Amino acid sequence: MPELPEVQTIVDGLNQQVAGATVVGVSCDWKKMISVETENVSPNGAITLRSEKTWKKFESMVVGKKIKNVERKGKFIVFNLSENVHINAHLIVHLRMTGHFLIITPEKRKDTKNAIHEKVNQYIHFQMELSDGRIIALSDLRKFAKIAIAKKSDIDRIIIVGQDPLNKEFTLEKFRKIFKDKRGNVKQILMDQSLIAGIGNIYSSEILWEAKISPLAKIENLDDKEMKSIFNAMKKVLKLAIKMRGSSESDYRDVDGNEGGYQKIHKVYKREGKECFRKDGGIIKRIKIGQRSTFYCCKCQI
DNA sequence: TGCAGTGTTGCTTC
DNA sequence: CGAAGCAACACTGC
Repeated sequence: MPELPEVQTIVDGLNQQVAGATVVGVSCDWKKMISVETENVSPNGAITLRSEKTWKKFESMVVGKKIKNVERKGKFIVFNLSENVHINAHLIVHLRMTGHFLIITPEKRKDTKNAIHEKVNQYIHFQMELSDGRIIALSDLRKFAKIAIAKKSDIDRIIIVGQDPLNKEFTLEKFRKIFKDKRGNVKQILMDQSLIAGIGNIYSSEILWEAKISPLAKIENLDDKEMKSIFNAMKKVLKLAIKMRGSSESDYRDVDGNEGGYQKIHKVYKREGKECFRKDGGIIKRIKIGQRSTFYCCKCQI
């Protein structure tokens, strides 16, 4: 569920609150989510940590390090860890479906009643304790989230993502170029992380409504004008969603445990059977594209 | 009550 | 080889 706007909101929160902090301990009760990336492994790179020995390796690469800063790459969150001044390890996290980070202060730890979203505590499967007593916790109901520790030389092998939609250098011209030789329906192509990174099921529907393009339209049939409206809609929708601190359909929370606000202004997502906000007499339809629910207005999206 | 459906990704199958 | 299906997991709602 966390797509670009949600991940960006989390990364901004982490940067504001924990950049510069030192990790003094890590714990995990679901070690399947952890991997250690080393230069010696091939071809997928990951060693799954099942033994205590490999967990110790992970621990040794994180504990005692300073969180220099936190970055977003597509839907990935990267904690840049440093010893002295040089960044020497990257903690890479993908939240998948239901993962989210929470920063738990010592006060909140004591105050169990008011602490966090009450149902969240039991889903915390990974924690990093900071020297000031705060905890960075990863809550994940479905346990799909992935955490990897990697050296700089391994990072590009793990994070393979395309253009960032909100990068100022990502122009309309580059956008057109990426799709020039691509085939297939536009919705699935917008969600292809190796082309453009960060758009998922919710925002692809929202962007295509904004652009007045059917999710079933074939990318190879779209003209320049239509490609331009998708490009503009993409930037507009994602920027506004970040401003609203993301969409909370179910589990998503920001690092302080608060819901986002964008779900309140979804134009099509989960609005099946309702009137189109364009007041064009259209009713929002729900279809399946590649096993995923897709929402669109049958009147204005052609 | 039980089973289909739920944001994502990646591996397997055809 | 590319597209489609399904598994990973736990909960909700019909």
